[in-house]
Amino acid sequence: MKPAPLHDRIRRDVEARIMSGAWEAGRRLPTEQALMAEYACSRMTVNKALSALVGFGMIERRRRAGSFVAAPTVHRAVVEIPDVAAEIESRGNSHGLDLLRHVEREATADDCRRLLIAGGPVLDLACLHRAGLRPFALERRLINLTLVPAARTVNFARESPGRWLLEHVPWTDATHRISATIAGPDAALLGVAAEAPCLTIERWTWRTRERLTYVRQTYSGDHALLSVG
Amino acid sequence: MKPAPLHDRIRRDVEARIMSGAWEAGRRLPTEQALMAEYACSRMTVNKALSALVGFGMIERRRRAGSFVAAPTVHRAVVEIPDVAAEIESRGNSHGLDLLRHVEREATADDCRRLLIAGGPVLDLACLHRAGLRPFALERRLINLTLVPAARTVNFARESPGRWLLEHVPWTDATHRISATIAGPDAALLGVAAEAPCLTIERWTWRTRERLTYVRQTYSGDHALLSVG
DNA sequence: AAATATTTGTACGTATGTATA
DNA sequence: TTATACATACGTACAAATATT
Repeated sequence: MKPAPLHDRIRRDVEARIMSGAWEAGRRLPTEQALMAEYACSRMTVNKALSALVGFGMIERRRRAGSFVAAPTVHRAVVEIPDVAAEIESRGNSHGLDLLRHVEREATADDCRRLLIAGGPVLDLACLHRAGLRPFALERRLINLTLVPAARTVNFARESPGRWLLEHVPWTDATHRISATIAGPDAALLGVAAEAPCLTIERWTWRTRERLTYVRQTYSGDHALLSVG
Repeated sequence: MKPAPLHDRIRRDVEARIMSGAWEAGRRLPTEQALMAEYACSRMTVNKALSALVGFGMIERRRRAGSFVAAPTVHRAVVEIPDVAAEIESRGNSHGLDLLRHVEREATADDCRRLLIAGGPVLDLACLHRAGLRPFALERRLINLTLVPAARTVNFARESPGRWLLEHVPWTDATHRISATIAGPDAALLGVAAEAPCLTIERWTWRTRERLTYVRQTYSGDHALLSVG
């Protein structure tokens, strides 16, 4: 067992005192000088430990004033939204894909709004992901072909659009919208009742200023998102 | 306009080259030595910039081997789940609270399972959050009174349980489950049709090994979660 | 209102350890 | 085995912000 680095030990010590409630929100931490003395180390080492805590949002630091335990954060859930194909496979099922629509066209007004573009060619895809034979999720996707011309040459009947994009197209930002919808007209495809509640995830993916793709995935059954970390 | 710190500039430069796709996943970054030369600075400064990128999960570093652009991550959505009262107020509505149940009891088998405890006193709450007069969310909550005895003395008819807990009880971890449910028996309280799809969030909150509280919130209407950051 | 002292922020240079291609 | 590249940590210095006097 190798000893943890000193800056890690200091960080964890401070972290533990905050987490236990011993040091409440707003409480002032010992100064770097004090911690130097306590741990008999240099200021850089203390600084590294405390800087890490700033990164985690656990403390705030102000010159001259000191370091303070940050106010308790609002709850944040980090949910992983893997490519549907990967998700199905990670559950031990085989991934099946039915390509329902594959249309290249000039962007309609609707496409322009979704992709935040003025015009240009887009690819309009719809597909049903199956876990084995069972319908798993319905996916509707728009791809901005101006930014991703290579998407024209891909056989999306064989390769999951999400997976291909993830592996081939770098993106900088994504925003998500998670909601509950009623299966409605998609019920037959999803193999559920028309009134069945479905989890729906929408994602807009960006590269710097421009939208690469918009996707809306509707999950059949009682699919749930679990937070990680 | 003050100039950004040098380590920030270096970090952002590297970040930009990764984000633009110029440096693809797996590609080796220049060594610290090379970056020192490029920016005419010390190794500590370069190290600080690259360490920050490790924190963001954008690069990986291996001794002797070098620094590498990390594989494209699966999509992650960070969703903020504020206390319901705060959420309603942030929308400019007044928060109303109807306390539907407030029971202190020894933990039932069901409570024990939800809170992962062997027994002991628990508080069982149910309340309806209103935005003005309109039903907004139905909340059912279990509080582990062994860990949070102070909850006995709070008037939850006046103070939102979530807000009180957030402000008074330090926690270390929380896991969430987000799903779509049908309003069903809660339809009347939520003021929606029985077949209305509802977004449901469950949260288990921990302090170190022990569960502090379990809460299940069912939102009326077409409430959606938006990712941040 | 101004000067001062305190505390963190940034950056330098150096040294040694450690994992590994 | 050895050279490489990152990891940790030392000490120092000055800058910037700000609480206190």
